[in-house]
Amino acid sequence: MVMSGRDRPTLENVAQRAGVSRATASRVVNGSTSVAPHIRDKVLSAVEALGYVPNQAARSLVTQRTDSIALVASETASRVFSDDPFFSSIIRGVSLELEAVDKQLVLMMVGPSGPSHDRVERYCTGGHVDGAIIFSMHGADPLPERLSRAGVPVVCNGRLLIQSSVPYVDVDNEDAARAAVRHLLDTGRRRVATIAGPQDMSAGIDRLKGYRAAMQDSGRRSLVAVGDFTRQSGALAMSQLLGDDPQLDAVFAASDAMAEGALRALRQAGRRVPDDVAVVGFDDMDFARDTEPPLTTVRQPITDLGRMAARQVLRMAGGETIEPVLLLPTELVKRESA
Amino acid sequence: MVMSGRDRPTLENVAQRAGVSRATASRVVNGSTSVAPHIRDKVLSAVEALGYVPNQAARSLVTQRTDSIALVASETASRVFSDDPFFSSIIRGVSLELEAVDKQLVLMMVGPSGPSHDRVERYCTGGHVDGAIIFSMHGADPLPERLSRAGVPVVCNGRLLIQSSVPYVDVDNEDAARAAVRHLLDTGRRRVATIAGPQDMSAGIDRLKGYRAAMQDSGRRSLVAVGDFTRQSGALAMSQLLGDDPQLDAVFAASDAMAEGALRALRQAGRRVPDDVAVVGFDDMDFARDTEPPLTTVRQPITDLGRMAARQVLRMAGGETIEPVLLLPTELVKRESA
DNA sequence: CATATTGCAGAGAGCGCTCTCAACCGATTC
DNA sequence: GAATCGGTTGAGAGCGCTCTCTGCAATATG
Repeated sequence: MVMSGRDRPTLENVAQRAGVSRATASRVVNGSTSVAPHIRDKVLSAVEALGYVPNQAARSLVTQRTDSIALVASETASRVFSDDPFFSSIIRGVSLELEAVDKQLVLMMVGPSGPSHDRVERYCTGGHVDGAIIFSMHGADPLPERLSRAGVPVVCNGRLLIQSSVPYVDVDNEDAARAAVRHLLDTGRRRVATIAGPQDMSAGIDRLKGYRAAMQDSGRRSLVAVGDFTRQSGALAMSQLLGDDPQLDAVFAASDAMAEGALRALRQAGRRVPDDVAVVGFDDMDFARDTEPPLTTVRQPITDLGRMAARQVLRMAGGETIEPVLLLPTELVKRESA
Repeated sequence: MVMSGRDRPTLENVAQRAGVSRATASRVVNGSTSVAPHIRDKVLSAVEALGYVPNQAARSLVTQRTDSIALVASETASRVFSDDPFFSSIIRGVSLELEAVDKQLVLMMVGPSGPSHDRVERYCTGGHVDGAIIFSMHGADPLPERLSRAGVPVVCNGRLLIQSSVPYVDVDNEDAARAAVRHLLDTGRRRVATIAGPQDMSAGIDRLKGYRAAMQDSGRRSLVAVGDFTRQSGALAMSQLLGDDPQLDAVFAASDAMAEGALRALRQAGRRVPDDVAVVGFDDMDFARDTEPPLTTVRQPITDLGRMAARQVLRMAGGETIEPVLLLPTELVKRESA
């Protein structure tokens, strides 16, 4: 067992080599101003010479901070392991933000409640992290509220389904969906259907609500099929919709992946897009540019959502109080499918 | 600043409540056998009552272990943030394996060498993790070798480009590609082209090598275009190929994403698949089932690759010596595109 | 019955670091 | 010349935990 950690230099070593006390060495390492320049230099060159790296565990022990943030994701969330890079983008955003302040990202997958749920809860409340970002929650998951109540700074990515004081970062899904549907209506479409997302996730629920609102506004009947954000479910839903109303001339899909599935189903049913049926998606994933035809879709800034969540949780961990809701803007990107 | 950590119970508290010494409480918490049952129970109920969770920092300080493993990914790697869920699958695999032994996963993105590179190196060699899994390396990245030399247990995901003793987990890309191309040849295709992956990544290089070998074996000329594993690059490469040799009757793409791009380009060029041109991909991503036509492809067990990498690094961290190369099997999945 | 052996609990020494507090020192002021 | 005062540095007390070593019964052995 070759433990490299064994012979790592300690602050004590650095201090000795620089001919100062441990306290002073610590000051230099932590950038305190009140150290005489020539002493500072001596310490720094000792650090350099020995290749000293502070021991995080020792530091955490006294500061009571861990300098790491947990990113908790529902393993079952279709978005996490489905076709689209939603997950990756969120991670990238969080990662960028944490990196900037030299914090670590601890990733935790949580299965459908059970042991892994408890594990995450224990870990986070156990003081192993300075805060947690939770995303892709299904149903009325009690985790955010629990952690929050235990005093752990928590920020959710996406509105919570239960009444809760846990702050979150999201886009205005309802409003964005509404705008998308209105676009369809404004361009002369009469029978607009929707492929909704899972109804146990706020993104799914709110986008459907937006669709309903827009339809109601213009006095039209809703036509809904539910998917789970994946391509396959989108294709399936589209077929159902076509069966329910062969006359439909537009469809709003609550995710680009489902929209692509719909495009495929439409093609197989012999409908032309956008001539016979217009299609609008949601997300503006990379691939939306390359579908046939290119997809008109609602762009949401996924990476920024991650960044913001990180920034918020960092602020909470720093003792600030933050606004409970932070909504980022969306934009309807018009391409050829609608 | 509401520091929840402040009033967390310590082992001392547990010991006091159970009427035993700290040492004994520690034994119980760590599952030592040599504790009398009735004492054990007393301690456990104290733990329960107080909601005690061990302080990882304190524990690490003395054990010199951190119980966490770093997963390092090249942020620039196209596979990480491109259309396919490669990244997610690796993470899932690693995560599953670590969870089983209650270790944490610390995710680190590393940009194209520079500050973030140093940061990762410092962090890992600084004893903050018990080991590191590095994947999606571009070019001859020195990071794996450096960490390894510094005594950090390292396992790479994918063969390294430089001569190195760092162990890795991968599939036999060359062999798999060869088999795929041979399938094309065996089914009567004569002019087989390839869309290769990036030539600064082993997966890209080796798959091209396999293609070349198969072509050479049957005395045919190679026709190569290079992509970067993304859809777009696949479509672009396909157009080039079609320009280079309008007579080609098959193409082997080094990733499913590129294969899908190729399918699209082929369709736009008016070629029928598989009638005019046969297409074979690589990966067997979820979406390969849903392309038009469904994609014949080489399946590689991505999640298992992650699992294995985790398992290996854990073994190294445990002091075992492991086999330097671990290859997982691939399988040609025949669907309709070839 | 004395002694060796075993089984289990407690005492106590740190792990490497931060941070408070006291000490010191040259410089300024009365 | 004594008192005061910013500006620095050092000493030392832990942070919460593990682990070795010691101590002490209870049991087995000669």
